Amino acid sequence: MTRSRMRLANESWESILTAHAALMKRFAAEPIWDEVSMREYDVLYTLSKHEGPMRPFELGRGVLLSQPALSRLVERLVERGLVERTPDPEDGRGRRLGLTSAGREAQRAVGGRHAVDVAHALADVLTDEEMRQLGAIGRKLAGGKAPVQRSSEEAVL
Amino acid sequence: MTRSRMRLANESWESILTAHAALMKRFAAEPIWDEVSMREYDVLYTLSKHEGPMRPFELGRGVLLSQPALSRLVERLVERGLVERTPDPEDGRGRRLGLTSAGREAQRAVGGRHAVDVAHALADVLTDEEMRQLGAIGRKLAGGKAPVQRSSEEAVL
DNA sequence: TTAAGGTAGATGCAAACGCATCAACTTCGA
DNA sequence: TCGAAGTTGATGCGTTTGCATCTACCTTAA
Repeated sequence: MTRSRMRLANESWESILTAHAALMKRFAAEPIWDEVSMREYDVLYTLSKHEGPMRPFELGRGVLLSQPALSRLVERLVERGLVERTPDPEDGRGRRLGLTSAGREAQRAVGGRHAVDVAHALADVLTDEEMRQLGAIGRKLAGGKAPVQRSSEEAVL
Repeated sequence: MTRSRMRLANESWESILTAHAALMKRFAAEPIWDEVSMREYDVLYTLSKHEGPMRPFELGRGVLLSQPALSRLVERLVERGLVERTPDPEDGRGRRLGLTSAGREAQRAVGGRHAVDVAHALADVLTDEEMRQLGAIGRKLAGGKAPVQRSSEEAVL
């Protein structure tokens, strides 16, 4: 990889990190996170997008939390009646997570308001074409291949 | 705003959120965060980019942390000799933050290795043109205008 | 069949976080 | 000029997080 290409990659990553932080702060400041926090909403939203029950480790891939933190966050949501957690009949180790009707309702209520804020934050400064580009780039990055073994030093372990 | 434009904005935001989470997890898994954690590095990096000393509240804009959390994180970095914190002569409330030479060295060491990982994560799946687009979009989003008063309901408060 | 190794999720515990609040200082209008 | 309001950064405190570890279950191969 050329030096300039490496620099380009790092500059664009920094740019997106800065934008991410700025927008997250802006969204967090909105007065819509009373019933569920942003992180809790993230979990409810991910569950709502998923057909049928979801395994905790699948959920973990989409959420920026450690496995124990997610386990406990889910537990709190269960206690609050927003998420249902049952044993997985096909895998004795696993659990199946799903929204309760109260959880679905909470997700829809908060989600509706949040979507308006998101739409303003992006659509007010980006063209349709830019939003399409952003979506396409995001999908490429998220689906990007896993890191590879790079050094023989690690390979021997 | 049309419904389809609102949907486009939300889809692209979700796409970038997913990519952000996936990449952050990938970077976090790299074995380079022994001396400084990712959040600490974020602070060191932001300070390193800044000409001269920096005010904590400026630093806070770029870092996704609450003001008290940042205040304490900085305090830990000061105790570890990576950051220098002195009173601001021009504003009695303020502080001036700067990297010590050890802090600059730590930032460079970790930053060099991290930059390689970042470069691979992006450049392996994006074209130069896409990286340029991402950078431009990020800058537009980060510089985006502050949220406006939207409803008369809030305006009366 | 069974023991070794791998994976999913939960738990103990110290560290870190966010909210509310405070103290110190600056700014601004009367 | 002086008091009220705003801003900056720190601190008390309850909650949440991550790391290490544990249990339970699945998978694989001898």
